[in-house]
Amino acid sequence: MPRSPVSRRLAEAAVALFGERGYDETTVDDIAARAGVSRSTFFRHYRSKEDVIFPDHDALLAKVDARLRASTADTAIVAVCDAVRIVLAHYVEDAEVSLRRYRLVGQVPALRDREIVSVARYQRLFREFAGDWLAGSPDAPLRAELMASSVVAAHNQVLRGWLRANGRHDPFAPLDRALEYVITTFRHLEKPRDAAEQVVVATFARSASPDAVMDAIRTHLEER
Amino acid sequence: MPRSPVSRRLAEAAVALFGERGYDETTVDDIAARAGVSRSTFFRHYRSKEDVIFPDHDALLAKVDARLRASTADTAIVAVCDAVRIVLAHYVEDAEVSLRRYRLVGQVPALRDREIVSVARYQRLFREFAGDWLAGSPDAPLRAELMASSVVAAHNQVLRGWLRANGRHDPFAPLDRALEYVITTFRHLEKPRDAAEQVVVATFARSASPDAVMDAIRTHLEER
DNA sequence: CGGCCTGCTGGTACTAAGTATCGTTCATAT
DNA sequence: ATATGAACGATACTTAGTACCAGCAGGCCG
Repeated sequence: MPRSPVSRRLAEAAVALFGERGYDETTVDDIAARAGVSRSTFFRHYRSKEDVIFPDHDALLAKVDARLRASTADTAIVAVCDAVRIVLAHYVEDAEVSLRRYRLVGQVPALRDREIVSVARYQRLFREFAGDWLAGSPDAPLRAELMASSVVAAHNQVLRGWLRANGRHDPFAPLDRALEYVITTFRHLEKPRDAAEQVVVATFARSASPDAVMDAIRTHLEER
Repeated sequence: MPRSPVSRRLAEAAVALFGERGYDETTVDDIAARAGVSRSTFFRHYRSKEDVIFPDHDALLAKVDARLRASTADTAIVAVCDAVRIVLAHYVEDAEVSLRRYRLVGQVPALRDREIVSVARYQRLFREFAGDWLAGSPDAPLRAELMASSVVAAHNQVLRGWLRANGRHDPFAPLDRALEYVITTFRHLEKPRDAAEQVVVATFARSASPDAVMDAIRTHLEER
């Protein structure tokens, strides 16, 4: 949210003080003082003490929402992947800030909680999108929930890996891999259930016993 | 956490006041006064104002943890399902309280956030368990994360459905259905990747064109 | 019986986050 | 030059949460 110079100064002062004294040991007065402004001004720029270290979630949420809305039914998967990439890109752009925040969040429970809540907002967005997208299909709410949570989980897993590695490697390749993982999983559920439309490939080990073949068939039937 | 009579009185007073005046309009002093104790006593029984309406998450987490630890590698899936059922059962047992809390949480953002954080603690437990369980297999961290988030998402979806229906129908059948959904999905990823071990069944519509067959084969190959 | 320890309680004082409000300054437009 | 509106400083206030101390019951032992 460092839009205005004052906001930026406040954020820098906060990060510096949090690093020096710790989060709980730093008061809003301290932050404002170092930034050379009053306490009132701090709360004009940030709703709370926690807000000052978190990225502009509102703007980022809006971006994600816009990307999701700009999609038709047949490009939904692409939209989801793009949206997730947008989020990751936002962290990667300010790698310095992201890393500092990561280390801080790992130490302060209150900030950890705050981050979890923020992530839930993204998940909600994805869930609503998936809900509209799957509307009409069986078990739409459940699948929407699973899809949203999986997408977010994949993103988080990749992001945490990148942060733990101090932002060295490129995280977009792992993200694509993880997303493909998720998509594969869900395509498995999205398959047409009408037997007349079904196209299935089967191979058997030459040594397979008839029982093994029957088990495989039964398993596949149950999986539908 | 209504262990002692004082705790119970405090909880009842809090719920009553939250219902009458709203959450933000009720102070801890009000709650303590109605319960006939001092403010100090309130904070001795509940760490915070929010704590007073949430169930005994610590005890429940311990139960879940115990159930997960009491499992070997081949009963892991059963343990996870049992653990989730334990959580749902905890809500169903006090249906009255759960429903009141649900309605309240839906109105107060602070409580909503608190609940999200609580859910994350369960998810973390499942993730660690799945991480140990899958240790050694490829992409273990990613799969553990996906598995944990999916299990929790399934539970939440079923729980919310039950709450929205005012706790009328039995939620355990839907839960089992949802969990089977998740298990099916993940079994799909757990399949042995060694081609020599592969057993696959294939059927084609008689009218299928060669291109359709080729597409199906390519898709299945990519899905591995 | 009397002293002692322990656990629970009430009360007071304190810190700090967040809110509300008022007056001031300053820049820009008319 | 004056009006308007936005940003800031300052003050006062509410409330959550913490720290600390003093009283008060009941149990236990000599």
